[in-house]
Amino acid sequence: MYALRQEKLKQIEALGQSAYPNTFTPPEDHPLRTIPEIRAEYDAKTGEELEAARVPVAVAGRIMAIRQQGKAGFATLQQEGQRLQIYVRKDAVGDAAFELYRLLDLGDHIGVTGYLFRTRTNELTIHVETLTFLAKALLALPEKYHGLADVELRYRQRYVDLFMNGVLNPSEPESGSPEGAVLNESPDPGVESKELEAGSRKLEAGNAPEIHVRDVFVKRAAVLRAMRKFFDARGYIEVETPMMQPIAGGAMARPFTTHHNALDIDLFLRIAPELYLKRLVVGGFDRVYEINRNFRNEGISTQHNPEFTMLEFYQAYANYHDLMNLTEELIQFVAMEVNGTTITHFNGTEIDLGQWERLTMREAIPRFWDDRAGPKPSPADFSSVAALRAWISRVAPENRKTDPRPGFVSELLGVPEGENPHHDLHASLRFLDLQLSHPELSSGDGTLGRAIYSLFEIVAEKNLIQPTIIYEFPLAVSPLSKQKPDEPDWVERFEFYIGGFELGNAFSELNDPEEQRRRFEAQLAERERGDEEAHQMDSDYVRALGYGLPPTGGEGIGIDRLTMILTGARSIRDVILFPLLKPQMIGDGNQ
RNA sequence: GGACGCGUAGCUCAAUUGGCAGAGCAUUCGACUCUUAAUCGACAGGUUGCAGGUUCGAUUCCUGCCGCGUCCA
Repeated sequence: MYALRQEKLKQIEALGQSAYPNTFTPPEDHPLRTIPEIRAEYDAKTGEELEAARVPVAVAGRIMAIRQQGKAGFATLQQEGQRLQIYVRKDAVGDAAFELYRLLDLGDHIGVTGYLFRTRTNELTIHVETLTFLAKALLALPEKYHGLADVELRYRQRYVDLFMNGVLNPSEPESGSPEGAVLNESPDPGVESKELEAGSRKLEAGNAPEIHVRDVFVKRAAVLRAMRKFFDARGYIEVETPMMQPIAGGAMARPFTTHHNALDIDLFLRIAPELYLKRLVVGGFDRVYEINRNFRNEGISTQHNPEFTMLEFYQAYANYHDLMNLTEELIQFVAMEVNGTTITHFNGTEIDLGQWERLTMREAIPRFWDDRAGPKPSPADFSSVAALRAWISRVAPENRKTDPRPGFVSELLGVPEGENPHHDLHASLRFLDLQLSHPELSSGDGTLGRAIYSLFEIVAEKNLIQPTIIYEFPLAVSPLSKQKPDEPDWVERFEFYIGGFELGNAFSELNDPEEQRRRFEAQLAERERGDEEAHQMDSDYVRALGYGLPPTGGEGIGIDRLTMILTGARSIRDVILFPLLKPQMIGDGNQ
């Protein structure tokens, strides 16, 4: 194939065309237009109107389809994700140009001049007068109907994925007529549950709009534009802070390490910009935001990529309640700018980004507790480790020997699934109880707080589909947040969840340097116990606080995840142009 | 890190207890001056992810490895 097309390229050159021309400059009486421009202007024009005007145009694009018809033929050009048909007649373009047309392959770039008309089937088409070769596709395009379906190939060769512009959420092929499938939804109580599930999936797929690869990234750009518009209008200034940091702070995560040769020092790719942005607030930038990459040396999943894009913003003289209001405004604003509506479809569910709920973490746990799994926890059960363990033992009594040696986790979680539908929940609770019974495996002071946070993640997180703000977090998992005045074990922090996962994290910033130093020291103790994600000491940050950080609210929002929600893409890899994959050996392209 | 699943022609997919590895699209050649998943005819295209094992015989069964996906941690 490759060699054949190289040979064709030589033949094209023999026709007087340049193999790799530098540009396409049509004559002045045929202005160069983009396909989207032409479609926007002439899609509504009738064949008679076009014939009367005989609109001369020049267009360039990639050939996505060719239909030869003897001494004439059609081709479909694509540019900026849109398509336009061209019609090439031997008697209109001449022998040489028609010979060129016959040498064209799918994927080639060409430029044409001609005039617009409508075919017998009323399709807007360019009647070609001249044909200019622009670039060759030496490799074969994917199958024209199904496109690139292999997920791995789509990520590895995103350039192909993008111009094929396939659908991310193809609906299941229907066995009957489309009308029949839609009407086939009446729930029959006698039908097996399997069939009911299949029916509801079909229904959901019918409701959710198709997601095209290219559109996802166009929308992603719109998300960024909308966010800048939102913050710029509110007097925030956009800043850039170090991506390479001597201390990777501002979050609990494992960093990537790199090395600066001239200075001979190790540096970390940042896990968050937080501590630098707050230094800027100390410096008198009362409202700052940054949109940039963070790097976390952790697992990869449908919600995690090692590098991801984060918005962080800080506002002096604001607290976490102010940020809750701002968050709801921001997400609604972005949704309206990007989609023109606050309604979105994610994972088969309709979500309204204009309707928010606010719950404390301690409210959310009983709220989303499934009563069939046992009695829900009461507020008193969160008062101490002993009380929490007593509740767990009522809900998920130990029915198996436990052992704090390495390997006990798999033994515990390896309980064969029985008739209990809450096996996973109970196993998770028993694992939590096991940790609580061996504080030396975790730690002392923060044990209760960490356990309640774990409980929240186990019980509530996956159920937070509609936009929900969860506020008041345990101090133990919040080393940079300000305490609640009336409950010093809890901090003024919230996270918001949509679609069953976390999108943002915000709090009233801790600005007492002495308290901050103690928090860092407590984190260091965690680190010594083996928690590699515990925060490191940042003495310069403590010094900055020593100069006085005003009362400040700060927040981080995951741009990739927000883009997932706004586009309906179910994997973070579908909203990142080049997600990280293991490198693969490839051939030289020749066959 | 664990469990499960997938890997067959450039692409999308078949292949019966384990019995000659096939189709469509793309490519090549031919026909066709309004087609649009164009149509019609012909040709060609393969180390079935890699390495072993069982077997007279392996795409199929087994083991290991590689890559990807989903779920869990």
